[in-house]
Amino acid sequence: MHELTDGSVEKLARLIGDEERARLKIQRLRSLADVIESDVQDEVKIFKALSDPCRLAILKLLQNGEFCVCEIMIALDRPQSTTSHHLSILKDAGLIKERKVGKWSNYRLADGAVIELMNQARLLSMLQK
Amino acid sequence: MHELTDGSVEKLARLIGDEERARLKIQRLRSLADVIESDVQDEVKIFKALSDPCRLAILKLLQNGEFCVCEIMIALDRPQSTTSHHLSILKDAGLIKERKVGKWSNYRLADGAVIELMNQARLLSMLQK
DNA sequence: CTTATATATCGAGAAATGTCGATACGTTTC
DNA sequence: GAAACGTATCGACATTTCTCGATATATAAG
Repeated sequence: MHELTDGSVEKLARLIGDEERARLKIQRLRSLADVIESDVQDEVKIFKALSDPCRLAILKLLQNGEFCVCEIMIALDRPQSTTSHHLSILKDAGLIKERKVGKWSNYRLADGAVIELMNQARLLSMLQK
Repeated sequence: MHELTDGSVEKLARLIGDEERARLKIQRLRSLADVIESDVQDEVKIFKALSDPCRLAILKLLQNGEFCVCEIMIALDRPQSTTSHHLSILKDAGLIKERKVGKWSNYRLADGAVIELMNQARLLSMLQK
């Protein structure tokens, strides 16, 4: 994959002095990484969904209850197609749920954990100041 | 800004029947949105930082302690410049902290809240299945 | 002070994402 | 069944983001 790999092994070996220990250390790091990367994709999807001002605003709006697309597009002041697109991303990430009533599509938060996520982020953004 | 605005007011008015009530409803939605969008930017930055497999892997690695760039790049099997770039984004979002020792830069999680964030996301991704 | 090492920054190309008008789909109403 | 309405999807363009080699900076070592 990456031609960097082999060179790095030697580098670290020199760094540590003992090549055997370097090899072990690299193995340990790699196995840590393997475990980590295996189930990261779903979480990335969730964070990607959260990482847009428009979508975050939608989620915060939905903390106030259930809204249909036409209400959400007014609140955000965005065209219908844009609003619908963002909603589908949020739904796809499992952050919101849809409830169809006639020609209306109503959306609500999928779970309280979504609110918790946003609260944690806000807490972190506070800490920085 | 958006030429959509005025049209929508009239649409909703027709929808509700009473134009006065429509106008009120729109005002309510808009003021909700205003409050919401005001402080969303910092949170977006945090979620953006979290929404990349490489960076999420770094954060998970850092749950095991403090690591320098050369260790992280080995764990992730990515070039140094890529690794460094991701680290600067994470640092910029306030998720990790740097500690320089000689020519080494060591990174660690900035706060326990970062772990909490990831746990919440994992919880949500579980719920979907 | 020259060299080696660790990391940061730059710059360019590739890929992903956001935006929005146009159009398609499904439901209701007449 | 035709027209109106709410919503989803498409397609094209603009912007952002990711990646990585090349280069710059800073510290240490000889």
